[in-house]
Parts: sequence; C-alpha cells; structure tokens
Amino acid sequence: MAKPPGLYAPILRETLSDLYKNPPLGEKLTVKGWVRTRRTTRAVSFLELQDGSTLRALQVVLSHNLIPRERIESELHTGASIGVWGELTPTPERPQPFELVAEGYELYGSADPEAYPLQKKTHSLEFLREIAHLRPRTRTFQAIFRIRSGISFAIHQYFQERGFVYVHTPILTPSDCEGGGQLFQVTTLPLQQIPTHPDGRVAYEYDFFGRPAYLTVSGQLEGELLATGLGRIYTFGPTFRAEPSHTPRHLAEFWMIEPEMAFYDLSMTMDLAEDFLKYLIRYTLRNFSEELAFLAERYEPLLLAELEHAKESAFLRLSYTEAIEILQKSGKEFQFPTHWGSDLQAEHERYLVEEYAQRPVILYDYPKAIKAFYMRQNPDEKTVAAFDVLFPRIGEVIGGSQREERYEYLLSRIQELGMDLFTYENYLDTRRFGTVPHSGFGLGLERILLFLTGMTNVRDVVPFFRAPGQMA
RNA sequence: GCCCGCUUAGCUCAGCGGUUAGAGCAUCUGGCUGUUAACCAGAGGGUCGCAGGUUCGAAUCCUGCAGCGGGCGCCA
Repeated sequence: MAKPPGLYAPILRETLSDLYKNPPLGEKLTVKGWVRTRRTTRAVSFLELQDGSTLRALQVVLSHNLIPRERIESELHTGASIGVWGELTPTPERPQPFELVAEGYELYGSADPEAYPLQKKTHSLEFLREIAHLRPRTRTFQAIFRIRSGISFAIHQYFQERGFVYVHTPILTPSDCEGGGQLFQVTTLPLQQIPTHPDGRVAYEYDFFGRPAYLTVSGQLEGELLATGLGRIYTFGPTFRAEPSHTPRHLAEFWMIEPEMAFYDLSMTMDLAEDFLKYLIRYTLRNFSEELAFLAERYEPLLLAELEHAKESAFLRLSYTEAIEILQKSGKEFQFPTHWGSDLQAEHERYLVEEYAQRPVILYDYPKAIKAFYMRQNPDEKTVAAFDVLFPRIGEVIGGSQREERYEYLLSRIQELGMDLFTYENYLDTRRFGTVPHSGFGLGLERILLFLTGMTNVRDVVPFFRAPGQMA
C-alpha cells in the first residue's frame, strides 16, 4: 500500500484523508473540496465537504455573522467547489470528531442546482451510467475506483514479489488468439472507397501494415513467446472483443491479467491462481475497509462475509467429469440436461458453486472439443488440461490451461481446425526449439472487481465503459 | 444473436380504461439557538419515451420503433 501523501508534504498538499489520520486540532488551515450538502439554520450554515481522498466528509460551519447568509445560499449548492479556511475544532459531543469553523471561503466553481444532475440523495447506478463523466463525484464510484486502483497495484506487487516479469504485449495484432472470436479490425483504408482486387478481395497491401490488423483479444500467445525466454511473465492491460454480448459481465474493452509460466503444469497453475485470488481479497480487506463498509451498506450486505469466506476456503477442485456426475446425481431440474461432452451452462456452474460447494470452485480437464486449440491434450485423448475458476455471485473469473508444448500435437490441432498456419509460424517455433511444458491463465479485472466491490454490472467498475452500442 | 421486462416531474417511484395525473426527495420563497439523509410552512415544475391504432373516453389496451435493464448463448 502506498504511503499516505501527508508524509510527502510540502510537495503534496494535505487532503481530508490526511486530516482524519492526524487532525491538527486548534490550528488554522485551508481545506479544498466539493460541497456534498448544505444545511442552513438561522445563525449558521453547515457544509459537508468532500475532496475524493476519503469517503468521509468534513463538516464546515459558516457563521452568518462572518459570511452573509445570502452569499452562502446563492453559491454553496451540492457540487460547488471551494477553498475554505478557519480553525479545526474538536466536537466530542457531536457525531463527527471535529469540524472546521470557517472564517472565509473562496468559490472556485458553482454548480447550478437546476442543472447539476447529482443531488445529495442516492441515485440509481443506471442513472449514473448515463452521466459517467460525473460519476466520480459520488462516494460509490470513489470507493470503486479506489479499490480498482489498489487492486491494480496489488496485482503488480503479487507478481513482482514472485519474480514475474511484467511484459507489454501488443495491442495491435495480426491474429486472433482464440481462433473464432470476434475482433475489432483496425485499418487506415478509406471506408468509402476500399481498394479491392479484381476478384473482390480487399487489397490489404494498401493498408497500414500491408495485411489485416486487429485489436488484441488476449496477450496470451505473445505471453507464451516471452515466457519461453523469461520463464515467468505476466501481462496486465486492455483487451478488446467485438462480441455483441449484452450482459452485465461483458465489456468490449476490458482489462486482463495474464500470467504465463515455463515449467508449470496444470496443478501448479491452479495453485497459483487460487493463491493469487486470495491475495487480492486479503489486500482489499486490509486496505479498503472504509470503502467496503460503504459498499456493503449501500449495495451488498453480505459483501464482507463473502470476501472473508472466499479468502478462508480451500477452493473445491472438480474435474469436468466429476462435475457432470454431480450434476446428474443432483436431482435438480436443469433447463439444459448435461451429458459428458456438453459445455456447462451458467445454471450448472451456479449450482456447483452456490449449492454444491458453497465456495469458489475450480473445474479442470475439459473435453477437448469445447476448448481452444492451444490447450494441452491429456493422456486420455479426450480431455485437455484446462481450468476455470468459478466464484459465487459472478461466475467465471479465471480461465486457464496448460499449453500444448508438443510440436506435432499442436500442429495437427491447428490443421484439424483449418487455421492459418502462416499466422502461427512464430508460435510453432517455440515448440520446435527448446519447447517446455508451460501454463497460464487470464483473470478479468472487471470480473474480480464485481466480487470485491459487491457491484453486479461490469459497467460500474470501469470509469468509462465500452459495450455494444455504448461508449460512456 | 434469441427471450423477457421497464420507460410517468430534475431524481426515486405510485397510478394500470373514467373528473383538472400524484407522493417523497431536489429546486425556489419564508421560518427555525447547532444541523447530521436536519426540520416546519408555502410555491413552481409533466408532450405520462416516440409514432400509429382501438375506444364516447388512453399514462392505462394493441402494433411498430427507440433507449435502458435483465435472462440465455459466448467468454474474462
């Protein structure tokens, strides 16, 4: 966790957070922030001032003797930004420990109450999505974005402390990692007049790269190339999927963490994934108790209990085959009946996590036919060494696998699926020269943030969301 | 992509075939010995999403469209 900025004064000015950590009672000071609410009585007005550094507000008392009531009533509405000076006074008999007794203030920016969309009441998350540019003024989004920031730091800390190299895989790529996913194409060709060959094919030699280019859907393939030199690497960056998924769990632009480790088999990788997730939960509980308490009170009463429970439980590991048996013996009426070889539906995953296990579940060894080409074939020749981590309330947070490191197996899989060999030449090279068993996984940042914040829609855990038909 | 639901004041919602469409909060005006989602009194504020249709009469029923939300699929 970063040190409080107060330690770096005078380079950094003090925030309300600093004030609450070490209040200079009896001293004169200036505080700057935004007005959350104002209450006016005959002789004095009270402000709740917030500055984004903490969810707590500072109560400011403005005496109408010193500052005209008309000025206060015309300027200090919810959302106005001010600098206010006075003495910090203890108030042991009041709900708050101290308040600022103002001597004067400077108005930086007013907020016309007839036009300013935010009010002191709670707004719906749906309404706030329509004003994503103003959401950061609310405590809810301050809490969420602070947790997002902290968790991003914790992700780096976890891997850096363990000798993983942070690698930057390209955003612009020539290939589709998963083979079949929908990509955003990137081009500088004029859309009104796309150059074509006589047979109608697009003349990509005139495009920027001289070939088709896309936004990456995953850094995994490049991550593997780097891991087969550096040993243990991780990526952490944005990824893009042009799938028309209209759900609370999908974004067109989202952040993904993808570690890739040479000389790791599936079991070691599942251990790492579980340890990593618990680390993130512990980190959040330790560093964001104020934010969690707020979010729990507002949105998800069970939030703290869920985090504690997930942190303490051993994730239940089930092979796909075991999971199918459990589902078939469950006596539950599912909309989609299961048989060996069918992909698990959301209802099946929910049953396994929420009813059967009642804790996070790791499913592994999936049928080869329903998984990606690069996953390592198991000796049974029917399954591949893949795993998913399923969480209560939010479903899949991690998908991973041991990668196929045997050249012949990988080559024949690529050919079987009719994929373009040329595109995967470099990838295949890592199997031709000094190939090693290796594994990795992908964690969706927004997915884990749903779990950590109690939110239920990924649009609410990213500052500006991109989803089909929506650019906040 | 398929299915379901919602859309009424700035916000959250009630009204679900029958006077002039309501409430709370917000706003404005006034009041209040220090408030804590302050309180009290009063006022303003509506093309009932849009376009058609049924009806003596539509916010209310029907159709289409749009936006939003949710479920499924796909996945992180």
